[in-house]
Amino acid sequence: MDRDIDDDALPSLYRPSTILPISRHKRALLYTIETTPITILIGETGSGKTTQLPQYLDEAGWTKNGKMIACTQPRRVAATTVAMRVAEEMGVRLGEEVGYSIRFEDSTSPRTKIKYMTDGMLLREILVDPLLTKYSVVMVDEAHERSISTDLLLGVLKKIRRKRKDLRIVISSATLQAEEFLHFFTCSEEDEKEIQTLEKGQELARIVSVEGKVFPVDILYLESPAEDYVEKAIETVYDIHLKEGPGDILVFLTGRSEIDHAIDKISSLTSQLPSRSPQLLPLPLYAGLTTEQQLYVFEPAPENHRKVILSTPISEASVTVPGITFIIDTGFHKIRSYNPHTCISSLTVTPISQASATQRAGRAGRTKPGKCFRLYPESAFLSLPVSTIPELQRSDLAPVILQLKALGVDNIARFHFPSAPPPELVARALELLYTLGALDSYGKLTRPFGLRLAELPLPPPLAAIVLSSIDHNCHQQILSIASMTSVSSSIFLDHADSAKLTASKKRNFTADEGDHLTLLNVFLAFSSQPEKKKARWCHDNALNHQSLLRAASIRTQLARFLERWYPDLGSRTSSLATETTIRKCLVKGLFPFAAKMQPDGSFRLAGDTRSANGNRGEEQGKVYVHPSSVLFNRKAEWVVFQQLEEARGKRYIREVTKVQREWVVEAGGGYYTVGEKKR
DNA sequence: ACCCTACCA
Repeated sequence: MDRDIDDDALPSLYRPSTILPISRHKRALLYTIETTPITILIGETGSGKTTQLPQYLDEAGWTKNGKMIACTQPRRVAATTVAMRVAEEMGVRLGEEVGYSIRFEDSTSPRTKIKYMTDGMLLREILVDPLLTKYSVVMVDEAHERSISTDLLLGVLKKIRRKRKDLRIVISSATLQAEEFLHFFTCSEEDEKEIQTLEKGQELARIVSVEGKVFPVDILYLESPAEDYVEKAIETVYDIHLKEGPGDILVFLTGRSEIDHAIDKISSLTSQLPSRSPQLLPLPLYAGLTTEQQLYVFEPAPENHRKVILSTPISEASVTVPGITFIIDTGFHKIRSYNPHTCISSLTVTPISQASATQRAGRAGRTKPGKCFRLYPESAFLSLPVSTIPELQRSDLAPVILQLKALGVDNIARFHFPSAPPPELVARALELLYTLGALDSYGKLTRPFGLRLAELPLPPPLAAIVLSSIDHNCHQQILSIASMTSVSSSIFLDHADSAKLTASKKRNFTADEGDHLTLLNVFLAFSSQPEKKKARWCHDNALNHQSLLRAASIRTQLARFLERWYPDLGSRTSSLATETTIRKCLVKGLFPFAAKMQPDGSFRLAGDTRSANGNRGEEQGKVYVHPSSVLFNRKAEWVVFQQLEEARGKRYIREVTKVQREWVVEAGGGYYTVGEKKR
């Protein structure tokens, strides 16, 4: 590895933009974009692509005639912080020439020329402006992360560009995936035809590379695989502490329990160190912590201490901890996958990809040279997949397909995805959407129901519940429930030290009918607190204040949709809706997810005919109420649920509500009998 | 009788 350090060793933030690596490529880049419809930009961290390229395009005249440059990001924080930085560089006020647009926050004006936004936000704009007429260039940043919305956006952009030959597309990608994107934009028959029509020397898509500006990171491997990567990581922390020079350590683990365990171990090791020698300061970092708790990792370590940050992959791309010298990469992460046959999603510890490993190593070396300890042999690295399987190929596709239908894509099989999803996932999603009434028997979006379902920013079953709440006169309560379930995982704070407290506080809100009404109770209690006392009240009740505020924003946004569709809504009162009405309404969207209690206290999924006579599928057919549910260890003959998850070989249902069999049959309108006949 | 990685509208 090249160990030379360049003379301009300034932190990127303070480096004048003229000496950013990308500035050397300015003219060539502008020429390529001018002459090539699709540019694939390989630019590593520190190249300045995200902040500089939109400015170059603006200078070069791409914002004339009132057109804008869009730059999409997979995350909200990135969209806002980059916009702030660029506004500052250009000496304009944020929200004027340079702005951003994310859910709940639109900081743009009619004068905006450069717009940073989440890719999900641009997809929503396409619903209203199908040809993106306001934009001259769309830059899709961090496309190599292959999130669902990025992939969907790429597919849709490919179609839009056919009808808008003046539109320029820039895809920014890490090295390893650039060829795949090139292939995606040039491989179809239509592409071939278009390439035939191009003038000599012209291309449909081209890869351009801009080198990054980072410090060297030494990569070290194990001789042989580690037996237990958590223990090995703890051991390595200790080794670094004793044998290496000063500098903080960042350890990548897969989840909270591993992190808690490692912190305990390191703390006890630290207490055995001689009191005058340098100490270790272990700190956790994962999304489940409140922002306040996350902030500790940004504070400099006290005198005579070395910070050890034990993190989930949140610090792979989303959170940048400054000043890290040593990386410990265990080589694993948890990923969600979805089984189309059982509709069960599971979260499994899986080896990372080479791309992730490279990304992790790069988290050192941002301000000075670093070292990365990979807790696996080099041969194992070489046999890792080049990149992680795109989310679209392992997720519930109902929301994706609903959105495509709303964008006018009727033939899903012929839609060109960057990576085609398995046909079973597509079939399963179509079936659910048909069952909910969003599609007719020809697979066309129903109107207005299906279209409205697509417009609501909720998972399709929940959107269906919200729409039917109007007929049930319980929209006030359902809006609160839908908003709460959108953030439900983070409502109740339960850290290792206060788990019992949380459990006892939670009891104050518990509704016998189940989790949905419990969430409603929490929301109503929160809303009734005076504005100034809300934060304190949340703290006292072991509730996450930020999550509740977010739920309140979501509720306001959802209510606006209903007001638009039902102008007389204000005159309808739903304050008197009973628990039964609310539960019947929940069944209108959750009937495909019903289960019946068995004598042993487990549940069997409705429509699952396997285990009735006790043959081979018996244990596999069982599901259990998750311990986080208020119905855990409670009696309930029939329930509906929102999530089905597998963990350690056992299946759990979460967000569970007691219902009656007749409601399920009525809402399902023959769904289950049809299902049985088919089998 | 036990835990949710990360992220978007």
